[in-house]
Amino acid sequence: MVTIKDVAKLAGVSISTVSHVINHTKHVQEDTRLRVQQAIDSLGYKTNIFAKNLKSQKSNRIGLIVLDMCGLFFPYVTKEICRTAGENGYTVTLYDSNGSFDRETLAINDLVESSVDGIILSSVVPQAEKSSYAADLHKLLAGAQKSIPLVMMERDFSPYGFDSICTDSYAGARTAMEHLIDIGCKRIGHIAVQNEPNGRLSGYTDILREHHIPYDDACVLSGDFTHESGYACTRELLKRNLGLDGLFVGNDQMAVGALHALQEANIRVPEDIKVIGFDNIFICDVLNPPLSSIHIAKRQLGQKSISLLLDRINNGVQPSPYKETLEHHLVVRNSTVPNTPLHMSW
Amino acid sequence: MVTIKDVAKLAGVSISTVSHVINHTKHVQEDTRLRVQQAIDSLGYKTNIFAKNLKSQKSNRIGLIVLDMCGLFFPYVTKEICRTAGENGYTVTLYDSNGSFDRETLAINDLVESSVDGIILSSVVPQAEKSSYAADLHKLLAGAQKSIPLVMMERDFSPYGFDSICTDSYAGARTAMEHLIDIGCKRIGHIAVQNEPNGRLSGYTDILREHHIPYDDACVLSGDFTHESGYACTRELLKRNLGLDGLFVGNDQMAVGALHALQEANIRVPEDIKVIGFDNIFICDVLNPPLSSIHIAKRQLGQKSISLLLDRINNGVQPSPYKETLEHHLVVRNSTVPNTPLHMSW
DNA sequence: TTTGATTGGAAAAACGTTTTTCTTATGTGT
DNA sequence: ACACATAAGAAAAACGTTTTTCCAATCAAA
Repeated sequence: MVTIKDVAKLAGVSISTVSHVINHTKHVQEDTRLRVQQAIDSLGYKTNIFAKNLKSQKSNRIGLIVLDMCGLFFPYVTKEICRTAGENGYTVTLYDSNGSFDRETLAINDLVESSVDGIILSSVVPQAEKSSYAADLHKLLAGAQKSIPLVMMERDFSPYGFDSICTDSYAGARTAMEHLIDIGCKRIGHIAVQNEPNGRLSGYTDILREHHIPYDDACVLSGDFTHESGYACTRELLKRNLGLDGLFVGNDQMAVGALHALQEANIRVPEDIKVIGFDNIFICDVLNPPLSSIHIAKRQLGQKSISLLLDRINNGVQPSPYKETLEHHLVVRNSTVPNTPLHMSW
Repeated sequence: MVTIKDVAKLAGVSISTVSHVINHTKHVQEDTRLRVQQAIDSLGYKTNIFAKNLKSQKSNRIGLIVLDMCGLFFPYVTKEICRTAGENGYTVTLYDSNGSFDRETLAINDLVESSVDGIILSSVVPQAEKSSYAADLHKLLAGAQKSIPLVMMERDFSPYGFDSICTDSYAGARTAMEHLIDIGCKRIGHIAVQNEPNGRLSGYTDILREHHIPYDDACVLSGDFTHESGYACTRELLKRNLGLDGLFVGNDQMAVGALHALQEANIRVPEDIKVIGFDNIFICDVLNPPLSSIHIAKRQLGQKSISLLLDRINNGVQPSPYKETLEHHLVVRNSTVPNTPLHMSW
């Protein structure tokens, strides 16, 4: 391995001079600068990153822990994070927790041990344990060699002292439900997502109550994000013969399964039942029928998370955590076309 | 920061003893071992990874460069790589080249500079430049502080001295085309993928020739992997009024767009035209109609790539590169149901 | 001329480990 | 009782940088 010493010897200067030439950290006379540069080139010298890291106690790496890379949601977030991180001289170390809390914990410990400069986490911890988990996390991050900033993604941990970039599941659910009711649905089913307090399910029940529609436990099932689970839940709902004329599915992936099940049962969408999903992933457009959904700004989620993290890395974490909730909006497609055009009433 | 020195002082031993206790690299008396351990615990000492890296000249990180994380193909590959890497004590640094050769090059340089222990690359380099690119790459990797092993994914670089885990696009295309012809298609269009010599397009033309079906340039268009591009190409094909009764689309994502365009044009699948895709991503099942496809073992691709890479890291790269081609198979769904049941002929 | 600042560069310290070498005390076999 | 091996641990070298300190020479002002 060719080191800075070899360069120094060949150029006939001290190693400090070589370092200064490389890092432009002190003025050095033109002719010696040139001699050094030539020595570097002719030896093919590359500065050793390990030594550099040791001196600076910085890795220029950030850790990213996603829930599930195969779900059409996180790839967009990830892509954006990689891009922005790269532009700012950082590298992304990726973990896929696969929705398992154990693997999430493993990943965090790994990242802390490997001294990343910051972490972006999409946590899977159940609501009940959120508080104690946050405490553990704080201890772990502070106990690292150098306190590591962490940004929470998707879920709000700001009450527990973590910067958070959130999506507003509750508000999104309200929008979706308002829409279904607007177009005339009277009896609406819901396929919920797990572990989301004050989220989609709450939006569902609140809107029902506000419109004086009785809540029926039988109309709600819980899925696990996959289209298989959406399929299974929908079949179960159909079996119960609830007379549903609307269905709010917790995410698009499950909605795909729902449409599948409805089609199999020869129930027409939107004529017999209106269906709306959540996330607005790209396949909504090409489903049959095209699926209405609540658009979540995935790229923005990535963008804001990494920007915030970089800020914390450079300027230190602030005593009071930052919280931002991303906008969402309704995207109407054929799956929620009203049977009677609304304006025919006059 | 609490260092090994602090531990040594508190325990009343030398730092070398502490190191040996931590790494179990030499026997130390039970009582001193205990004293050291207590000192470690009470100080909350964590070994500094940068110093460790410097001594060992190892990072325990591998780099992964994917073409596009948002394409339903690489997430599976990536997930598998992350999992296996983690199980073997390695960490994955992710880059998304977004199909851009410049960004791919940037990523590689980055990885080499940051001294990863190995690289898995899904390259986007055009065929014509493959050879010179490979040469450059060899130089770059060898010129690193410590020669870095690299495994090529998806494309065969074994003639250029790189270990390669490939998918066989050519054979897959042949299978797809044979199937279309089997079920009675006489005039088959193709939406090709770019930059794939001896791949899907060759399979397409070869099968045509072998069945004495004349090749017509007008029936072939080139897409860019996205469903938008599949949509656009299909519309263009329709405009040309070619009388197609079969369509082989280079990947499923584009096929999604193709189905969309056909539906818009009121052309029934499979009654009027049979459509088959490539990759067998999960949405094939839930499209309308469900899309026949060529199954590519994505997880296996990741698995084999990382295993091979780990082997090279541990045992050195071999003089003659390893090459493996993954199996594929046909998955028939409704989009290629024959109009007249085949067995009614007797 | 003398003093004091400025400059270009060398020398040395530091970063926190691992690993090799060196020391001393404790056996063991004759 | 003597040489000799073994064991446990200390001391020191090494990894390749960055950064601080130091030195000598040049230059400007008094």
